[in-house]
Amino acid sequence: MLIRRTHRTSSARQIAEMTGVSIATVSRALNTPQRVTPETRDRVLAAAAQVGYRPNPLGRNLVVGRSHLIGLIVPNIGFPLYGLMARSLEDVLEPLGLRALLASSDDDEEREIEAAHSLLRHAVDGGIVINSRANDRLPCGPRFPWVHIAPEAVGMSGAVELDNRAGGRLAANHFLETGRRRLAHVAGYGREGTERDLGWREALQAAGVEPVAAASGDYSEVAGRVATRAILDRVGLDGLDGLFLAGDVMAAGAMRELREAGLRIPEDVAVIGFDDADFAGMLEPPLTTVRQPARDMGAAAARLLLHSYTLELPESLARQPVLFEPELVVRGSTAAAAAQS
Amino acid sequence: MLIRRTHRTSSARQIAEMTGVSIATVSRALNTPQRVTPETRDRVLAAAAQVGYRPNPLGRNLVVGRSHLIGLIVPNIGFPLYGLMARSLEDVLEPLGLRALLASSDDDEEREIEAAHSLLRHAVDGGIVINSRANDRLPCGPRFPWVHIAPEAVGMSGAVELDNRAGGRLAANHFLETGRRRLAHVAGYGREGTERDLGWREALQAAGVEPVAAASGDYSEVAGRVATRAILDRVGLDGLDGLFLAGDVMAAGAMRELREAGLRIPEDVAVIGFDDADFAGMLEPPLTTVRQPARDMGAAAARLLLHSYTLELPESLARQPVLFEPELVVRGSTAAAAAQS
DNA sequence: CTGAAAGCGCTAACAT
DNA sequence: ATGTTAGCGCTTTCAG
Repeated sequence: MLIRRTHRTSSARQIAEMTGVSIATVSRALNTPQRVTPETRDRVLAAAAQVGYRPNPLGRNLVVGRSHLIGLIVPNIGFPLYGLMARSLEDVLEPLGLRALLASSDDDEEREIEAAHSLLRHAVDGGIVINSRANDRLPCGPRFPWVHIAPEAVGMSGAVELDNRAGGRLAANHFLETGRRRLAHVAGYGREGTERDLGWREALQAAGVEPVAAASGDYSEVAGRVATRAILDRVGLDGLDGLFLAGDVMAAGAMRELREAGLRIPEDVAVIGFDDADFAGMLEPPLTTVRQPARDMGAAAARLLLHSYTLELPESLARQPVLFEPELVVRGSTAAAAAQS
Repeated sequence: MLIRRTHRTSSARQIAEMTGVSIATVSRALNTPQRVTPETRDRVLAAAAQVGYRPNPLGRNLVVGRSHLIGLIVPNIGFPLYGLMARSLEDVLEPLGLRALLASSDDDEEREIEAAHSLLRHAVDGGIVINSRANDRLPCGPRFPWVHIAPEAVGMSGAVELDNRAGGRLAANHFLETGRRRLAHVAGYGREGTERDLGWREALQAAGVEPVAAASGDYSEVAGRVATRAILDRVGLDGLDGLFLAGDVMAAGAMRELREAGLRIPEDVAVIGFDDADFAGMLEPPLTTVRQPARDMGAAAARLLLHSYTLELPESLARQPVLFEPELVVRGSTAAAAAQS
């Protein structure tokens, strides 16, 4: 079934024979050129270049005990936010000769653990998990570091997180500062969702403002529509002047629903989303949103991994999660004037 | 600098000692259970389970000569379209125990070739390249299959492509059928761009309609705006009633520009995009677009690779590219009535 | 059915 | 500076 190698691919032995040196010298000429006579080194390198020889990493990995592979478990690489994180991870891993091995979890604990096993079987040297459901229940080999981005569990070591609570406060305060008082929130699931909701309530309470309604959804466009519809039914067309949604996609759905109900954005109802997805600025009006610094978080996770990978990680250093601060990006959906893309 | 393994990780030897059988029998018990006495097999498996033993793939790979790794070169995994393709690839590779090793090319030939070398150094068993600029100039080891998705070169074997020309015709014909006659196109770069443009012109010419203007852009939102502005300047506010853009992102920019010029969509100007990106249905009005079946194309590429990977590929079979047909998704930007998401 | 032995391609300690 | 030797962890003949 599987194809078998028919002819020997160029090996160190082959080029050893070509140049009349030992197989060890070939290895040295390539890895530690300074420990080899310039003359023979050149001969070896020339021969290597001639037949296009590249050391078989399988052999090398076996002896040095590392694969230079980093596992990357993502809910779904097709989601832009995760794609962004993956890209920035890659950018910090690549210069060190490390490559990411991809796996998807679909936000499912079983699949996530499966994926982890599969990666371990490929002998990855470390791993990064985005939105882990399994948290510290992930299988781990000896001295095998996992780094998390936004894990479900709180206070994990070796984790990079967004301060979702601060994000919720950001949204609430922006409404308050722009004179909105009839406010509602459509929350999302998971810890992120809960924390965003918490921050939102917290800031409103501090200002002595009671939200007029609350709902929740699964971050999808229809969920945004349905929740918005439900809120409007409850409070009436005049009962709402500020709507905060835990994700940009839900916000897009909400904007459509509001418009179909005959409400103007932002004149009648201002809308705030979360994430700052690529399309947020393309919506009409452009969506004000709480920005999640996806690239920075990805890069930070990769660096954290490198730390525990190359050095002995000072346990103290990653005892608590690295926290990123969200940022409010103000666009047309909350301020008719400011329409910065 | 690099951490050294301090203690032996559980090896086949270890569990051989535990069970008192030879190391070869351990291997057999795991790989070919039927060739081992049920009794000893159970003993071995029990011991293996107890210490959580997993054969080190590095050792195995070395002897069987395959890594079960598939290289994946993508312009940028952060772009939704490529993320989608990557995901569907993954879905067909995973059941066969294959994993994708990620690399980014940024649409640059140099980087692409670099990436290919890097993947080769990791001993991938095959590779998939999206939007290859290097085409058949990619470095290839002995019996190392590359499969392309939308390569820049025409007529490559082992390639999966979209019929971009048909896509251009689809857009043109939709305008013609809905009674639009003052038409313009903002083309994109690369072969896709050229072909879409070709199909567009071809269909218009067949109908005896002369486009009122033409422009081009780099698929970005601002490019869409700038090109649209230029077209309007040329033909005037009354000179245009149908605008086709070679990408959805450019279309989003165009819609904003049209609106700011005081034109209504679709009443004054109908707009068609290309790709059917996730946000196309969220725009206001929802964007009519030429859909590119990203998932199907990804899956097809993976299957093509498996073909040349497991069997000897019948050369005839992949001598010419596999062609996918685009599909017109009609939404509100061309038809006020039909507002299907 | 099982064990002994060879070897995958490479690196690293030890000699010279 | 170079060759020799050993061995990474595993699979796979080849005997028994």
